[in-house]
Amino acid sequence: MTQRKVRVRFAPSPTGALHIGGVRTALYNYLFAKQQGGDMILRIEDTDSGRFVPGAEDYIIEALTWLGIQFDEGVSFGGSYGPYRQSERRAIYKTYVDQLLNDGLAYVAFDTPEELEVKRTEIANFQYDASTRMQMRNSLTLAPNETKALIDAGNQYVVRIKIEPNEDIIVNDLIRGEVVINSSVLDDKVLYKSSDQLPTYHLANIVDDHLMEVTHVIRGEEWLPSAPLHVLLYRYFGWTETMPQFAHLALLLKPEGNGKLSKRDGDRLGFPVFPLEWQDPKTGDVSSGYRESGYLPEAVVNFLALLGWNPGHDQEMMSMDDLIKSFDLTRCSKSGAKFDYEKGKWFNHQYLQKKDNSELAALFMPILESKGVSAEPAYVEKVVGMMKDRVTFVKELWDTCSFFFVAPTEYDEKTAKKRWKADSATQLAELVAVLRLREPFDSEGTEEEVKAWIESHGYHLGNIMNAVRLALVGEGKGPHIFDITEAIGKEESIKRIERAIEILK
RNA sequence: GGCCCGUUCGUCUACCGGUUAGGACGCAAGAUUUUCAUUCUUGAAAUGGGGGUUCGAUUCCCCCACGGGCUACCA
Repeated sequence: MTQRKVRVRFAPSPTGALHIGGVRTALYNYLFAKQQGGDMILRIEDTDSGRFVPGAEDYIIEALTWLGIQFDEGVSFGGSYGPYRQSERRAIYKTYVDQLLNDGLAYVAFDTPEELEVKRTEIANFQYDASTRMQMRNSLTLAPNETKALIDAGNQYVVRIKIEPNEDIIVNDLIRGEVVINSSVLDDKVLYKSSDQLPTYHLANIVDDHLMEVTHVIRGEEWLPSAPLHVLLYRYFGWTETMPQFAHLALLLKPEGNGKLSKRDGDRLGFPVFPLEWQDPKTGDVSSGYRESGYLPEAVVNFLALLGWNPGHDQEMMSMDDLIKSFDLTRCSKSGAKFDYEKGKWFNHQYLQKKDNSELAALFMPILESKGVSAEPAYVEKVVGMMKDRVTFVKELWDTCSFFFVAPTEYDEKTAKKRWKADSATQLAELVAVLRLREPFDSEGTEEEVKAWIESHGYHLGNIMNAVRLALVGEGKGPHIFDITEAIGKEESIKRIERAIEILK
């Protein structure tokens, strides 16, 4: 086989929002392609007309764009191998279905879904295959003219692949090695249905991957059982020389309990399973997304990359470029990974710390506006710089630092009880006098002066400071006291202390 | 039920015949601090069970158990 340019594809079905497992598959495809200097294609697999959901396609593109996963080619990206939407490739598939039919590698079957359903309930382990097909209504059991007559009369039919029994089919998987499955356990899968004149996934997939010159198929493990069928199709078409290499990724599992992570797990488990918020057009149900929950895209990418893959070293913080450099399919784990939401939060915290204060301030501004606060960007930046190390999400900022923008209206009962001593009021009244004379009101200088004053009067440092904090913040939290006074200014600081004196005693 | 894939701390994972089984998240304790956090230090915590192969198995093979996936005119 000659060296071909690496080409991978991400081929989702537009049946709803892309869930986080799908995002990871897209990411791995992207990392692999970029590392190999190859191309990444977006192909929309909409061969199931009944499950099409409007908006899903745009959602997929928007989500991956947000995460920085870029396509070189495909739906909405262009390219010379199109069209990239399978519903627009009907004519192409039909030719290949006919080829299989002519070569005797597939046949026409007239059994209705209802008839098959009956068979399945009547006969345990019923399978449409070499052992049963001669008892069914198909072009193998019917005379050629009968078959033709049925088709011409408008009877609906499907085309099934004809699989010969008792042959070990070998699938070479980049992650799992050789997987052997005997052809007898495979059924004569439907490749094409006359009802909507569309192929099923299996046929469309192989035809498209071949025509689009895909070199590596990186997809979820749920496809492993049908991989032998795909291998057979490549053989039937005579394309084995250029058959792509397969890599089946272990699935993302629910954090607790059993089963793979599914779309329905959404908010039930307390975390998003979608990259972006999604509203189901039919039910109107809204599912939360990572973006809307306040995640930084680079955190999501880093977190997802390490869920089922490891770089072979202990460094966990990795940018997209780092990931591209060290990605390796053989280092993907073979077993499913339970989704660890806590780790995801940790990544977000890390990336939040790395962000510039100005960027963070820009993200925080809209939240401030929604709270009815108008503040100078420079001031917001300063506050964010002081507070970011104690939050995981930008939206947590308001709860932790609202006192930088609005004075406390009430005092936390527990803190007041613990921190407001019998002589706090008189001591703070004295402190106010000291503060009034203080100029400039900078953090360091003010601290020095106040501490000297405390010492000269023999007051208890902790008692004074804690009471002041209560007055300024309303609670027993927040950064360094004098960073707060500097930020809110002399006038406001004194005002808050005086109000506390008045309210608390 | 049948077929396929898998199984190391609670979780994500490293170790691809010889390690005190390493790291990270989370958890606990301590230190720092005027508070809450952050940060730092320390700690608890794992090779599913049984057979082989081997001087030696987490690592190779087999059986079992368990987990996961597939078994549609869905992808």
